[in-house]
Amino acid sequence: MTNERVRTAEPARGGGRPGLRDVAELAGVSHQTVSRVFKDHPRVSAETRAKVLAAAAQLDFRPNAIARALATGSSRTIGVVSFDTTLFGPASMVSAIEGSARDADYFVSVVGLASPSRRSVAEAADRLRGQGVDGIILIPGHVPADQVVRHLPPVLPVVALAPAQTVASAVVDQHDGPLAAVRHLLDLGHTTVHHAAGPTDWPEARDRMRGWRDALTAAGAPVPEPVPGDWSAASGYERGKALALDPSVTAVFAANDHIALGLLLALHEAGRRVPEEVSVIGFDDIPEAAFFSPPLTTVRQDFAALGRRSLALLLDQIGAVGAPAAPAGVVIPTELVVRRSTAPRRT
Amino acid sequence: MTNERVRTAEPARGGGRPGLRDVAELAGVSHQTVSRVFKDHPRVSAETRAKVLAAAAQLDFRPNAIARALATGSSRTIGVVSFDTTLFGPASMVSAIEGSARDADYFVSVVGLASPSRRSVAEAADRLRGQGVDGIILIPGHVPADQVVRHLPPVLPVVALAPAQTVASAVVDQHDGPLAAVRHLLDLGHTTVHHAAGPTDWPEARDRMRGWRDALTAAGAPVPEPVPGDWSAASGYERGKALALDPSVTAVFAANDHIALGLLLALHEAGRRVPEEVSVIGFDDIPEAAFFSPPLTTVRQDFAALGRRSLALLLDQIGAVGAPAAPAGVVIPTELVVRRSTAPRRT
DNA sequence: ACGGTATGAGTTACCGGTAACACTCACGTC
DNA sequence: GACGTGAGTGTTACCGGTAACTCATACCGT
Repeated sequence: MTNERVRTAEPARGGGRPGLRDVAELAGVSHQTVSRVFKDHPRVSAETRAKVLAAAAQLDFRPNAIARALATGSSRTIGVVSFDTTLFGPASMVSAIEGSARDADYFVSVVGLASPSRRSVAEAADRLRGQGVDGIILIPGHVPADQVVRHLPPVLPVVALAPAQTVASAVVDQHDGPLAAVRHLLDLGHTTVHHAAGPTDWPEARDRMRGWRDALTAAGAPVPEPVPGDWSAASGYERGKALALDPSVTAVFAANDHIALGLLLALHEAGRRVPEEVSVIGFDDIPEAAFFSPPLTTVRQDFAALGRRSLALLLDQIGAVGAPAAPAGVVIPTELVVRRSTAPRRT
Repeated sequence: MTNERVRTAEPARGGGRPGLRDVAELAGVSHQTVSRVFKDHPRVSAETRAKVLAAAAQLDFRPNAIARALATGSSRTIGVVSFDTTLFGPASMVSAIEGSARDADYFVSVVGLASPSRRSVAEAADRLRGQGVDGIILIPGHVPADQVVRHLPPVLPVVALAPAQTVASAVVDQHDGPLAAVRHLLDLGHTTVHHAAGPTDWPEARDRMRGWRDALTAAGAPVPEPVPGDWSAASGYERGKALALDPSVTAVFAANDHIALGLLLALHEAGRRVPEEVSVIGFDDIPEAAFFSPPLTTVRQDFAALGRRSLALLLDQIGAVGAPAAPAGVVIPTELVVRRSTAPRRT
């Protein structure tokens, strides 16, 4: 072994970053006083505070968040477990969560999912717990949040960005939006509206389908068989090819904008003009939607609001002292954005 | 004051989560031995290890990562400072970083930018430093990474996902891709290629423009004035409207796919067919690009590879003992993806 | 039989903060 | 003048791990 120990016999605490005690020594006070200054404790004289701050500045002292976390039991970090953060929805929510967290002086630790399974979500949450986060926000995709939460200690604050009974949750209204979308098409004179659905193991997909169906039945319109598929543009494209062959199809409600994009391409290739011959409506309002050909009429989900609200909910729980109140549920409304992919039915 | 102190006089350490010492007591060993078991220290007999693990399981003991971080000086957390994580590029990189980090048993703490300014990046990096991260990955947008790094302590491992001299960096080749794109169009018989550029204060935008220009001059083709704008589809749309009016425009290279999307819409609205009359080529290959109308020929950037490589670079630095080696630079190649928005020039 | 060494485990100190409590004054009150 | 009070500060212990060092024992070769 070569002697690689460089740790010289310094006058105590020489090498590393300065600590509370170094500042204290320099300022001629106790380390506790320095601690008080950095906690904004009221009972510190202005004079002392100034001395301490001067010493701290001179040493470029920065309080060690980890030591603080150990002593206080709070890491001021919240964990986010998310489904594919590459997608616009999750990415927007995570981004909004982080932004709000930053404003509240919290950090955000993100853990992605190895697979969209219950096990994977539970594992991710567990890792986060081990890391000492003060709370967790779940963006579980189609994994039922309630089941995941069962494996977590009940004292850990959790918010789900998905429907849930046993934990606080923030969700977008999945019923009124589809309703408005279908009504919009019906109002334009379409006798019915077809539905390119999302994967039926997703609650969102089921809710949107229900909204679509309710609007149709409420208007006494026939309810065509929904066309199943996944959330992708590729799936929308495949379904669009089939839909394009059916001349009776004049209006389609897609379960999200990506499906709508695929639809648009298939319709375009089949020579069926949008919106003149077929109206298409999406869901989400991704930033690109306004520049589809034609610009897509769609139902806007405010992902950012969702993220912000979920964080607020979580911080409430973290701040709450006593018994965990009944799980709060926030529902965010949607907004129909009419652009140019919908038009009156040609008579 | 009502007596809210519920802290009952328990047999020592009653309330909170079990610690090393609780496990030790139950297993009849010293706390250090328990620590050894959880560190996978080799010098623990199989028998003792089993006893400890049994006790730990019984107590549902989980080592406290914060205490460990304080003792070891390493939090096994890396920080990511990123430009708008709502965008596909940054989102993909962060996601890939997190995935790789997870495999290496690291956590990722993401901090977004309040504004895309040098100050903001430096502040974010500073916050992360205060939180005790083991290293930082910078996705600084157009903010020069080198300048940000100057304010950071030289011992902190940093990797920039942007061109940089003074720190390790991982970037996509921004020259060959545009070159290939333009060559592709020239090979199709176009006499020249117009360029809907990105914002010129971005290095990427400048490099892509340079690649475009180089390809043109190398082929002896005339170099039209590049059309400036930002990265958005809206900007692409505006420029597309102008380009559509000029019948001499038969091929356009857009600095990214969003611009191309806007271009496509404007061209479509002006009645100029793509690719029959005008070829359009993008950059990035966002997932939607394959379903644009028509599917977009574009230059693929492998954001995920970028993220993975940057993390590998960072872990190398964290693992490296002695002097910081010369900053490594990784360049990831691009790939031209030919779809249907490009076609031979009509003669 | 004896020193040398590897193995397995324990003891004590320490990481850098915070919390609880003790202490010293200055001040106001009766 | 004794005493209660509150502001400002210091002392000591503790959060839950790890590191360094110590120690007892077993095994080895000679």
